[in-house]
Amino acid sequence: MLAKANRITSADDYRVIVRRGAKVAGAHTVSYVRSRESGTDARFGFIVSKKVGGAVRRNLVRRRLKAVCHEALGDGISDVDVVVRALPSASLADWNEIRAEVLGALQRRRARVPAAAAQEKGE
RNA sequence: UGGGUCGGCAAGACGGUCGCGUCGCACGGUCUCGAUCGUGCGCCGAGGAACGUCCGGGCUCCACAGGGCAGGACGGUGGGUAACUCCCACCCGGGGCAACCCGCGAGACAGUGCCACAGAAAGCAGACCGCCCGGUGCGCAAGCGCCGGGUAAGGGUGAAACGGUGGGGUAAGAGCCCACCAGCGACCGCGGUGACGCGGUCGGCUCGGUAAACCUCGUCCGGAGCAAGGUCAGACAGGGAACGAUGGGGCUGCCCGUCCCGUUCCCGGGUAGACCGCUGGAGGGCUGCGGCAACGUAGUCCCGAGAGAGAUGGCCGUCCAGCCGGUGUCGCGAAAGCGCCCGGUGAACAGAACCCGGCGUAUCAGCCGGCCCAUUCG
Repeated sequence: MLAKANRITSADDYRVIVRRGAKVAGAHTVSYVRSRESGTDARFGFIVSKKVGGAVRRNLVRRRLKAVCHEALGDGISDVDVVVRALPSASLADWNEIRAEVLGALQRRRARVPAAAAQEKGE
């Protein structure tokens, strides 16, 4: 699980991250990543629509995503906001699939985030 | 032993690892000095349906929560309850050998409407095939045709056809008359709080169904909802229009009644924070008492979610019950089978958001009990 400091809690933040963040699409999820000021904690948010399933299925998917992000936090990720949107197929995927997909997406962005940050400064 | 029927229980256990939320305590940081943030420890942390949001209440606000109309809901009787469309008991009707189950259970001489198909005819009388009588034509006759009349017993249709059976009666027939039966109405007696049941006497001899068609009768119902509502903090920018008391607005859609009065509407602009409400309640367990029961009551014991992008978890392992498969110079047994052993599986429906009482729906594999029927043995 994620502590309060590592969660995105406002609707405005969600809107900005989804619109302005870099997008990484996978088989079961779509991740949006946006860099923050250096030295800040990474924050995570999740969007699980009713298309994914009933309340129980949605809770399971969200909890798995939280667990993956917690793992990423342990690996030392920081300075980013991440919103993960679950697609309907996420309820059918098993733990390892989701874990590999989300961690992969975070790995790719981490390599490219410095470039994106530089680009933003240049604007 | 098999089949059926009704009800109840439970919604896996243990461990490893990484974590989360409320609250409490300790330590540390910040500051506006009692808040906030961080760390550590401790307690607690989803369901029988938390679900659907279909009923009923509590609670809150709408000034008071008044009367009538309209509208809606309900409908055997008696009881339970805060209340209900719920629950219990009973009655009536229907199904079943039975346990038991089912009924959206008021009213069809207040009125209006409808009754498909078939059938002559579907509601107030009428008569298709028939039956009978009279007249008449043809014919030796039997009989056939036509006209007038009497019938509804017989035929066939239908979910339903103006009672049924037997006898008398008649030209043929008919409750036309009689007996019994069914049904209707009135009265009386007995039992029951009552719905109603049982018995008796008499009457006229017989009347269709549909109210889940309108309708009639009786009972009940004000509206909106925790984003209710309240406290604090904070922000902004005003402008226009209408009516101004024979007016406007609120209280329920309308009327009455009543209350308030610089009120309402439109455009534009600003907030979308914190706290309270927020969980101990029509609460649950056990025992006694009252009651057929639902339930009530007394005593005693126990209460441990309260989030706010939303905690109660992710991953892994071992195992129980059960289920599936296998197999054994294994045990019991005549056999079927049961036990032991090995392998696999080991799970369903589903996630609190103000709180209760119901209803409805979903649910893998199970366990326990009452009753009924059939069969075998004694």
